[in-house]
Amino acid sequence: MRILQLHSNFIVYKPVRKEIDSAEDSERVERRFEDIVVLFTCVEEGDDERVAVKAVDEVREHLERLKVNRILIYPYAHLSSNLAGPSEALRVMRRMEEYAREAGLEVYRAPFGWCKEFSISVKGHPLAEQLRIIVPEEGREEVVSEALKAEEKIKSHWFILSPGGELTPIDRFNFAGYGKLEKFARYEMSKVRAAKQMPAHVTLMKRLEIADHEPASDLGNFKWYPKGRLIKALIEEFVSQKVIEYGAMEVETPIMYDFGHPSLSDYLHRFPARQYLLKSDDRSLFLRFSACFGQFLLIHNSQLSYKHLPIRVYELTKYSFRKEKSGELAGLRRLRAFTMPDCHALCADMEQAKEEFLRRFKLSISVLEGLGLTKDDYELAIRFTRDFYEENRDFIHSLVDVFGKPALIEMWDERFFYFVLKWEFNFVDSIDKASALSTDQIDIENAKRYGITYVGSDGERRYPLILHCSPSGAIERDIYALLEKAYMDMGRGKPPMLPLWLSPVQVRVIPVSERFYEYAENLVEKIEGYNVRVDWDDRQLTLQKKVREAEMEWIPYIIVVGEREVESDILTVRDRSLGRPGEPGRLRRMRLEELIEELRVKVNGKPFKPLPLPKKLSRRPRFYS
RNA sequence: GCCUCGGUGGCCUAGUCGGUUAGGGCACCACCUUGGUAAGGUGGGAGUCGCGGGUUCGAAUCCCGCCCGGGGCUCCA
Repeated sequence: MRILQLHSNFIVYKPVRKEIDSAEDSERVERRFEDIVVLFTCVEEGDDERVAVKAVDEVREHLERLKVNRILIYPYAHLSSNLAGPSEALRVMRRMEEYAREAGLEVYRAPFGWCKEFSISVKGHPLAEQLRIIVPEEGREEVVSEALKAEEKIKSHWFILSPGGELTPIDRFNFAGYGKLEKFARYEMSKVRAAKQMPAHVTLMKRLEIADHEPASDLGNFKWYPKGRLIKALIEEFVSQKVIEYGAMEVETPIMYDFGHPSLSDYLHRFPARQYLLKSDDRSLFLRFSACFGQFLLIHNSQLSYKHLPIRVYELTKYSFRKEKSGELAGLRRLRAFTMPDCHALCADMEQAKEEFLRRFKLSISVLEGLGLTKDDYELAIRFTRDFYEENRDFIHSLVDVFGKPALIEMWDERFFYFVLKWEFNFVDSIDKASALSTDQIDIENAKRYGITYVGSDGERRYPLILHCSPSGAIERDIYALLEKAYMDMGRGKPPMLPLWLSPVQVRVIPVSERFYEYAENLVEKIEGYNVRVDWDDRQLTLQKKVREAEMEWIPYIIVVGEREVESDILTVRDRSLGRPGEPGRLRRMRLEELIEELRVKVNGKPFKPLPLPKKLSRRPRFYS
């Protein structure tokens, strides 16, 4: 709570109009008070009744010295950028009023929620003007990082940068042919949103038995069914593989850290995120929101020479935790606990950093490509300070050239964050919401903060530049993007499906009747031998029903076996990828070897894991109907 | 956090200006059906109507608080 306390000759105010719906009732009449201490009061987030009491106690001490007994509590929002909600604020102020009255003061209060005009005459003695800041008793305080506060005040300039280096102010860019970029730019700049519907992927993640909310946990903490766990594990493995191929050393670091650690507490205030806090004995711990601390602390103790640079350190954080505001959570798009691949690179100087940055840019494109997301599916945003752009124009242009599509540019006049350059790939979903997948940054602060140095060729210690990259973004968010993409495909008349290598069941065998069960089971065994996730439907259902259910599970290949197959040894394969709504004729006749070869080509060396479910459908439970 | 809409067997839902045993579909179980590419038939079991409190002779239904989900807001004393 903040109170501007003014000992006044008089104050005159008049409510003009209601500013918010929950404003108190009041008449629009002028009120005047003389020889009074005016308390311009602002209730901040986290303030409670105890703060109200504490504030009044503090004020009373001064009233005694001023020899005044009359106060006016005047709601005044403009003292803080971290306001409490209106109902909370009103409650706290009413408590102040009540408590002050109980304490024998003559109390007046201006109405809450009104735009008011006022004139004031302040006395000229030394104690007449004071600012009071009252913080809640410990144990309840919320830690809001400086970066989070700074982000609210930051001033941005927006442009579109096209391949070839043309920089156009956003309002002069012609978005014809760049619908998604336009949606993304709008989303970023004005936060205009329209949707009033359940996001497609939330329905799909349940129906396909991928993941669901777990009410017994905190908000935004999910449970993963076998199929979902499989998909997630495959992506985790794929991304890790790619990052290690690129040259990173995989490590593992703790998920919780001491709040009081000097490097950490400083860093916390430079990162715009809210933390989960936990008390353990007499320590205050927080759950990590990225792998940064773990890796920096690990590197801090290493002996680094310029000959080692650039070095790359990688961790797949399972989990990273961010205590997002409850209203910001949305399905797999925004969680409080998520799996984040986090890869840092230490570079000797800006030249090396830029070279490395570009490599990682290309790595990220190729990682998303592997997941089944092409450049058509996402938009590039690049953010930097004006100075950095002036000095590195060609380099930034080269990123857009590699990307091959115009990019959204955010330019800042000064540096608020710990980085000078950052890019992300942003996915725009079925309800026009945008969210970042891959990202990388050039960090010029943290080496110093964590005492990370390397020895140069001249024997001098220097601070390296640190690059922070997540080549895929959160794994959960990748799955969100894949589901949303599948849903949007459906709208364009394409069958919704996951990439073959991520499909929990890749092939389903359906025998026409019990007479072919043995044949079917043998076939399944053969196919399985080629590292294919295959199952078979041995339930007492009609053939049509079994085909329908297989289609609803988005299974890419459905093989029906009966008399014909047994005799000819040629399979009848229903190929989902050839499907069009209302259009039959997706059946293909092929030999087993041809099918296996086609599968092999399509999965193209991606990670494989066996089916984590019973192969007989009659043995398989449903987790979500 | 605030505003708003919602929460009814495992899932989707009807019922909601108070009034019989809360109705249907999917799924599950049993039986019949043994089939050729998106729902075969009959029967059965399964419900703390999100949780807690209140009003009432009587509450899924009205009131209050809380929890969970979706959407919106970041305005403002």
